[in-house]
Amino acid sequence: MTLLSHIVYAVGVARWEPNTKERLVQAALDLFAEQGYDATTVNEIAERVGVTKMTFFRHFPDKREVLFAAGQEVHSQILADAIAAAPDLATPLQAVAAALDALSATFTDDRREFAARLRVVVAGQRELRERAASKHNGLVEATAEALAKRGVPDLTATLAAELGLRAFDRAFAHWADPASSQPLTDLTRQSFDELRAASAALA
Amino acid sequence: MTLLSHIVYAVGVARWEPNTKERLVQAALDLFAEQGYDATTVNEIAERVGVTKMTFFRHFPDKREVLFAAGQEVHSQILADAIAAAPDLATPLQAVAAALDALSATFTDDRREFAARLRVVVAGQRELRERAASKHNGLVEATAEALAKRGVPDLTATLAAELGLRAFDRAFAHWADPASSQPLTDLTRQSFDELRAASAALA
DNA sequence: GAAATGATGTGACTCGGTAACGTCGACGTT
DNA sequence: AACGTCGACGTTACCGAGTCACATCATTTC
Repeated sequence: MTLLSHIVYAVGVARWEPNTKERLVQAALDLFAEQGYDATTVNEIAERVGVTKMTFFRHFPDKREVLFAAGQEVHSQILADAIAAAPDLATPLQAVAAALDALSATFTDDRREFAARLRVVVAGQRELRERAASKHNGLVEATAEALAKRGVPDLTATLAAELGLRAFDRAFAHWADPASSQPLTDLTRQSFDELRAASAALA
Repeated sequence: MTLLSHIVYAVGVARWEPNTKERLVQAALDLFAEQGYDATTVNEIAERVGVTKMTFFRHFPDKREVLFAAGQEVHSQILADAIAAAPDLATPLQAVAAALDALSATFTDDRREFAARLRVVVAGQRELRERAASKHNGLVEATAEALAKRGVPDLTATLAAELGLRAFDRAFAHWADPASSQPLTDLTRQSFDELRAASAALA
């Protein structure tokens, strides 16, 4: 980076504003909350950011992905890594508990408002709910795969992963609710314990 | 129906061929299998049936629904009814077992080839897989709701329903495979037993 | 300083999906 | 037998999502 470019950048005469992707996410969430998902066009989102439709689709494969692109792979990786890092003696459920801890810890309290708004928007739209469910399945699969690599039988791995992620989803819903103020890690542990108890009572 | 209309119908001078909806489903599945889901347009499907795009969308809310419209509500109802009809003494898992029996029994062997083709097409397309997962969730919810009406706690109901429908999905996959020739009811019972064992071993 | 790079814009296009309105045969009523 | 309703479909026109080929221009690299 040359001295000139530093100056130009600092003075704000850069050709485009930086952080386009994040600004698109913010604008999209705002507009979806204001007017609804269907009533908001990709053009509107792009224009609000001072950019065109094409640029939007260069950052996100489709309209709804603007709300999910951030999570999916990152969260999968966190879960898989935590499972792999669990002690050899850990049972499948213990490994899953560790993974849930790791994932929950990434949601610091400054993200709560964003999460809450996102939840409302997603809950109000079939297409977005489907995408959320798809993400859930993706995380279950990633977790189950990581368990399988530890030698856990497939069926067991899938059930343990599903149990864990259902616990996480429930905890996340509580966390995003302005009423409750506990950290997500605590909520997730509670929820996981409840689900394990219910599962044990099934048999 | 008058005598005249009988004659007209028999002679085939009716304004349009009957069974438009089913013929659309058949044409869609054929085309999807031939050229792929993305490569076939709604126009193609409609034209093959001798009808226009508009008519397609009068029968199905969107393109992918042509492969799912048949199932969803019907299957939900079958599951819910069977749960409701289970003896009062039945445990949640026993009620679910009865529901799976009822659902499996509706898939007679003459539907196997259709099911097999459908599975291949769905498996090859993200959009369709998502829709299938959404249907799965819908059936889980319907089953869990029916269990809750019997007084089963929500968490228990959801877990039992999820366990049951995972068993069904696995069994269905085997059933649709030309290699195995057992009736779906048997496969479902086997799969359900396996999953119950794995679930019990989790704790 | 020339060439490569990378982020963006432009314009045109396909296709999914919707809506207003028109057509015509089937059927019931009188 | 004439009439009016209704149901299933067609026609036309339109909007928005998503794609593509091509152009632009500041930054970076050699």
